[in-house]
Amino acid sequence: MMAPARRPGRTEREDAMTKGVPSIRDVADAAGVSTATVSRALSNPGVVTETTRRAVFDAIEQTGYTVNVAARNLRRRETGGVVVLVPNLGNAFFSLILAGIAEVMAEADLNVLIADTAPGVNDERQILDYLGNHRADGLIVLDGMLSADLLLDRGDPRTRAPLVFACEWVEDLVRPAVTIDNVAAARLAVRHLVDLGHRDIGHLAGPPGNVLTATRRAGAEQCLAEAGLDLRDDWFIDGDFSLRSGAAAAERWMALRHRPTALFCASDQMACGFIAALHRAGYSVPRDVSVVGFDDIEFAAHFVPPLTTIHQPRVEIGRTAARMLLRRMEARRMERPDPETTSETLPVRLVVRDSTRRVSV
Amino acid sequence: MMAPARRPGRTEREDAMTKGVPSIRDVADAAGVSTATVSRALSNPGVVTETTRRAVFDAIEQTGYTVNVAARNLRRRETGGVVVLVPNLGNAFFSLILAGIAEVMAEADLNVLIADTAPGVNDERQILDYLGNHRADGLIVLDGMLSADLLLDRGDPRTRAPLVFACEWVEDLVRPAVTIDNVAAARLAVRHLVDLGHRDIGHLAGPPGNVLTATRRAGAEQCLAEAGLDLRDDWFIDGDFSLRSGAAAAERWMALRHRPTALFCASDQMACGFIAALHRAGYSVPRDVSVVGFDDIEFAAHFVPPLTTIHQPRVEIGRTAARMLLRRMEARRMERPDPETTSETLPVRLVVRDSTRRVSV
DNA sequence: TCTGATTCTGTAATCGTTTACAACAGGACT
DNA sequence: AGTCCTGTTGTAAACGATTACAGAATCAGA
Repeated sequence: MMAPARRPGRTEREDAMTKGVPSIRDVADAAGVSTATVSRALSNPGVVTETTRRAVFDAIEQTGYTVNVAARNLRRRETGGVVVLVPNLGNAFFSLILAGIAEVMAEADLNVLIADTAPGVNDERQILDYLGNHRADGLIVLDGMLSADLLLDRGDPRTRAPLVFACEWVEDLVRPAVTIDNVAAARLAVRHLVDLGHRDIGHLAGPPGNVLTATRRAGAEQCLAEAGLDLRDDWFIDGDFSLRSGAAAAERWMALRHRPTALFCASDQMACGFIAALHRAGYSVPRDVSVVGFDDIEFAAHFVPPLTTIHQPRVEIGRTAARMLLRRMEARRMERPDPETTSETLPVRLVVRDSTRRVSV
Repeated sequence: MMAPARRPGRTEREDAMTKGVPSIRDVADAAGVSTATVSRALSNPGVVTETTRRAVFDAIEQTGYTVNVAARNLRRRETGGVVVLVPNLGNAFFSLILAGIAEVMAEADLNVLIADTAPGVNDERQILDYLGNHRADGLIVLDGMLSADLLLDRGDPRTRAPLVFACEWVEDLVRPAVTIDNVAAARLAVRHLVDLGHRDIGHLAGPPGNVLTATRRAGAEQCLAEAGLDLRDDWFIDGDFSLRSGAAAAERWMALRHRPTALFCASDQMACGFIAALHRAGYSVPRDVSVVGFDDIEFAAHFVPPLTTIHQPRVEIGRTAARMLLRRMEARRMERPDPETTSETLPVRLVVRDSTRRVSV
């Protein structure tokens, strides 16, 4: 061992060091081994001798070598990254989910690419580009409004990057998802209002067509029906999860002749927007109307009044989705059948704060 | 032209099509040209004949070819992406800045990698890995708390990826930055309070050591001094930009024997946390104390009461930083000297809402 | 017809890894 | 001594694009 083995092209390693980034070749020369051995010492340390390994790591230290990911990815036929499709980066709800994903992916040494699917910021071409499996080894989709066609029509099924949904999902597409039980969660929220004696309960829903909108509304209606309560059409208001749409809903509420005494909102942002707009018009929550939110974003605990809401474990949703995707990617690498088409449902809980109160008789 | 020029390895193009992703080779075969021509048709359409170009694009359409970015990046010696270092993904303030960056970068066909520098999610090794110029062609840093050493000690200056700061910056490091004039902005806020007749004005600051904390505090102190007002030490409270630290500040305020009648907060989140905590204790804003925030996040307009604050053009900050980085990257590619070490300052404005009021005499 | 310029295209080297395969050394066993 | 492992290393061929260079084709002008 320790044969000099000079690189044919360059005569001096010093020379190699002065220009450009050091490559595996430079490390090999410095350690007196072949590039293959360096590669092995890095990716599979068990197979090289203790002494060799030490020599290689010393050489790496000395040269300041870092692996060229483009070359590695090319050779390994993978990209070393996953992309996350987010409906709207501007929505604070997603930040902690992304944090959870980023945390797990960083452990696995995978890049996380975040793409906003909001119209305008990425057009369909861009999204398709991400889906073509040159950009990513896997995909986490947080946007249930993407068309199933878009998600399906991409390359050969065998070469297609695995996909998992989180939070939202696309109905027509059978793919594993990490979600909460939205129906049960909505029932929890409405049940709370019923228990407080409310009989006139409205619902501020998400955007039409969204799965969360549908499931949460269904849960609310079920619970209402069980309590033998009316489902008044004019008490169901369409929103879009945003603060602004909550404010718009307040206008609707105020215009009502017969107003519900309680409102279940499909997102905290809408609940806050609703409360703030009401407040500006001189109404007060929970005095004039009780409000339940959904998500338990940070602001919920720090609103005026603090918001009663459904807590979603956002970081954990992100982590779980990431781990699930990792398993599917691993299976594909090993050419094993997909380990799971089964989804995972995370528990939610009702957090009672001050935006709801017993109905005054 | 139109010579068959079969690929030596495979005999039938059909064969190539059935397995794996189509490569530039498959396109070349389908179009009856060489791979070089396909590459040229793609990256420099001007130099190939109209007919050839059409043949190539037809073949691309037909084969469903998409360029393998790993191969391209390896050959071009670039990565096709930029990374953004965010202090805390969980903080909603950054979402719109990221959206602005993503928008501009998408136009330039560059990936945006987002890395959270919060302790725990990415350790120093990870961050260094991003900085080594194998992961990214450029860097946008939103975190002013990173040590200058960390940012400096990476590889050869000539091969180092260009960096621009946005919002925050590191004092010791001479790098272009996209910022607002924090001193002037703070003066604007305090001036507003002074104009309303307040003479007892406190400041809820950011985390110690942060540049924003320092500059905003300096602006506040300047304005106070000009108005001939006391700068009481116990009216300056340390925070960390979060809702929680705003709530903590409320405890401090309530414990004060002599309380300021107005508080200038270095972030909207702290302002909201402060107001909410006060409200829970039976105090009311602006009745008991006027509050000015900073940032104008979405919630500011939808809080109870709507928050008087300093508006930051967040999307525009992101866009500007992205464009600036693009220029520096371009210059480096062309081996031109860096076009700018000069920073850019974006305008802010005071948005008066309902959390401040004229002091009652 | 010949020369030279111009335009287009093909050949082949190259980017920096990984990994199948072969080679080799050393030890255990017959 | 010969055979067969086992463990470690080197050789060289990929991976899929880009691009310097050279060659072919076309045309103008003499």
